[in-house]
Amino acid sequence: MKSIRNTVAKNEIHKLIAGSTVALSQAELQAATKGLCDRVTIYRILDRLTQEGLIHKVLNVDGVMKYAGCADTCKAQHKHDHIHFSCQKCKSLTCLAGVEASYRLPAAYTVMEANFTLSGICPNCT
Amino acid sequence: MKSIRNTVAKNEIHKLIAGSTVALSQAELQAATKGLCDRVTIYRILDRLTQEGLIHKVLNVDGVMKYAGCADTCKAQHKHDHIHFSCQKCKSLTCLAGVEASYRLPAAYTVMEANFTLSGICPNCT
DNA sequence: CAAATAAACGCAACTAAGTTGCACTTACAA
DNA sequence: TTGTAAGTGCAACTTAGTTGCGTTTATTTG
Repeated sequence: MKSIRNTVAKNEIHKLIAGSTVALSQAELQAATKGLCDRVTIYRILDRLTQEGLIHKVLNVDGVMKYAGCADTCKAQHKHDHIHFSCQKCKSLTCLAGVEASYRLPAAYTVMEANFTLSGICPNCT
Repeated sequence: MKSIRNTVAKNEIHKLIAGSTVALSQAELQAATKGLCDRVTIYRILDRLTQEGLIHKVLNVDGVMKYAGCADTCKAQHKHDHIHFSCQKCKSLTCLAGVEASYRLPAAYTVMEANFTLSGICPNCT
């Protein structure tokens, strides 16, 4: 039977992401864990956590993938339509959980995923 | 005095982007121009065209930058808040020029750029 | 029209993100 | 306690994008 194991590295990385107010990249996680495991392993752990629905991916404005914890509402209804904010000064990527974007699309399009990212200056940097 | 020149490669690439209904990547432009110029030159031309306000960048869902022509409205009021649609089947990235997203942000944030991308199935692929 | 010159170019080399294959290790179920 | 599939480390690879530098060329100016 196909199962998913709990490992030290996986728990550590999940804890880091869940405990962070901003989304983290693989590089940031690697720096934070300091040789806990190989960088390839981090990528694989991130893939697994995403599959399990514990975290979700957010593409940063510079094209680098970042990872953020899923709120409880995520698990209930699997939707990630909230807006993300990328600060040009401190480079942080934040999930604005409460803020949703509305739009009216021609019916011919079938939407499966949404990625809304604003960039500018965050409250901490003004 | 600092000036910008018109070159064969630049005109060709601008024409390709302006004449396309979908946004194009450096790789796609290189394939379309077939040895017209070096890939580094394409990157530099894209940078210049962006600076001149003739094209604008759109980050695709896979983290690769794509380029689309600017409509006349772009030049008048420099805003690129329209939604982009990335088709999971044909991999095309389209500017939905008419469709704008609305959102309500906490006042503490200063927005300087917006990147709204939906992905799913486009009209041609349904 | 010719010469000067700064913009544009080609090439090689580099960085950074992410992926793959394979042998080795380990969590955990039986 | 042990078998085994999930997880890991390492090396090598791909792809996007950047940088430095010597050469070419579009355009300006005399």
